[in-house]
Amino acid sequence: MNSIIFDLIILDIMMPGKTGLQFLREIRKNSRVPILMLTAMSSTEDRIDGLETGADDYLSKPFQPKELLLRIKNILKRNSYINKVKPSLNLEFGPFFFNMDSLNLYKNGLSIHLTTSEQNLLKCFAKIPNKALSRDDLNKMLGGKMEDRSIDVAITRIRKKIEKDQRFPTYLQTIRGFGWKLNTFNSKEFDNEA
Amino acid sequence: MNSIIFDLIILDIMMPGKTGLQFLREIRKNSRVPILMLTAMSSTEDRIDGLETGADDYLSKPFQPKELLLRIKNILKRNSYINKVKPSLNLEFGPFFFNMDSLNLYKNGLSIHLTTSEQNLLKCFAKIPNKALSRDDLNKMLGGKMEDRSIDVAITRIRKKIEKDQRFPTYLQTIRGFGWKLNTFNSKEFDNEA
DNA sequence: TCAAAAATTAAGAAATCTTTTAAGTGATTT
DNA sequence: AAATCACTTAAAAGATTTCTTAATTTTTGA
Repeated sequence: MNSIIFDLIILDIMMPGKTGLQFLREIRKNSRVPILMLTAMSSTEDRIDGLETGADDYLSKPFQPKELLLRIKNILKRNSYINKVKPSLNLEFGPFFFNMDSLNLYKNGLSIHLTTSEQNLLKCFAKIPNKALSRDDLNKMLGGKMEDRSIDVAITRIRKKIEKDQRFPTYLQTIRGFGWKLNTFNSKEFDNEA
Repeated sequence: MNSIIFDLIILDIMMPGKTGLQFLREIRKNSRVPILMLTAMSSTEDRIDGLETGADDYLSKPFQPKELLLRIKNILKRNSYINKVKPSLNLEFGPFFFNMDSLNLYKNGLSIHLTTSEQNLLKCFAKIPNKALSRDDLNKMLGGKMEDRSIDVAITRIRKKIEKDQRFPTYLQTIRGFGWKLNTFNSKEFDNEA
């Protein structure tokens, strides 16, 4: 709901007491996000505390900027499943975010369920955004499955999920006599409500 | 994956240029988290910029601490569906987090799919953690549905999802001759891997 | 205004997912 | 070692979700 995606968190413990560690624990309840702890204290005790609570690495102040960068690099490399994976092609339109690998759709960060045929259809449009595709185009792209009315119905269902008013589609628009296209522009006016 | 849940974000724009607004936009791509912007600038221009980009409110420095609190309160009240909802009872065990209202299970913040019977069963245990329940107890708690072997199979399936080695369950343990119990202790050794 | 195209709806078919049943394996206690 | 209890697996039955089809309504452009 209110979540934000981070690649890495640098947690600076300047607060007295255990507040920083508590915050760390709090984060770890819900997330595995890589965390680098920064602290003025350098006793081994604290170091172990930080690592055991779930920090990925630890750096005492003062430090060389170079060392900070080095450690960041190391953490990111360690969590390298993120890096190994080929960069996924995503499409953003308005408040929506469509991941072309997982075929997952998000609206303001919230996942929106799509059935497989909805996913496949949306992928066709996402591959060639802002270009109109005919029923035949879609049918071919989907390997001969899905024809005419089935496509119509799926379009309707997708619109119900992404359009503010499905009667006047902003994103998945009709090109009369030809087919449809997915608009990635003029998203501004819908940014916060759609 | 790497997401963290926030109730509210206070975004202090001390950076020159538009960096703060860019960050705000970046957040809004994925999240609806309430945001209060703090800034040294006080021109109306900037104010509008901030609100249009998606901040929930805006406060110019310097300000009275009281005013900050007041605005925070207002934002949270506005997003009040969060407050109206009765606080949900959750159960944490090891890296797991079970929400007793939604019956959703999370492992390190990642959702784990449960079927309804798995959810119901887990709820029974979560209601009375660390207490052993017999087949009859469970059957009664579930209103007469689910008996004997069905419960066994569901237990097996839950274990596949939450136990590191289902042969030696750490969380959903067998009490021979009686039933099972859900352990919320000795989760430490599994904290970062399970 | 009329005809064609597109959208919508509902119902049935198909596919997928979940639960139960049944049968067999493995473990523990006496 | 035998008996009981627990676990696992696979298949059948059941439930739910998704997709297609067909009929109807709405919209559009000539």
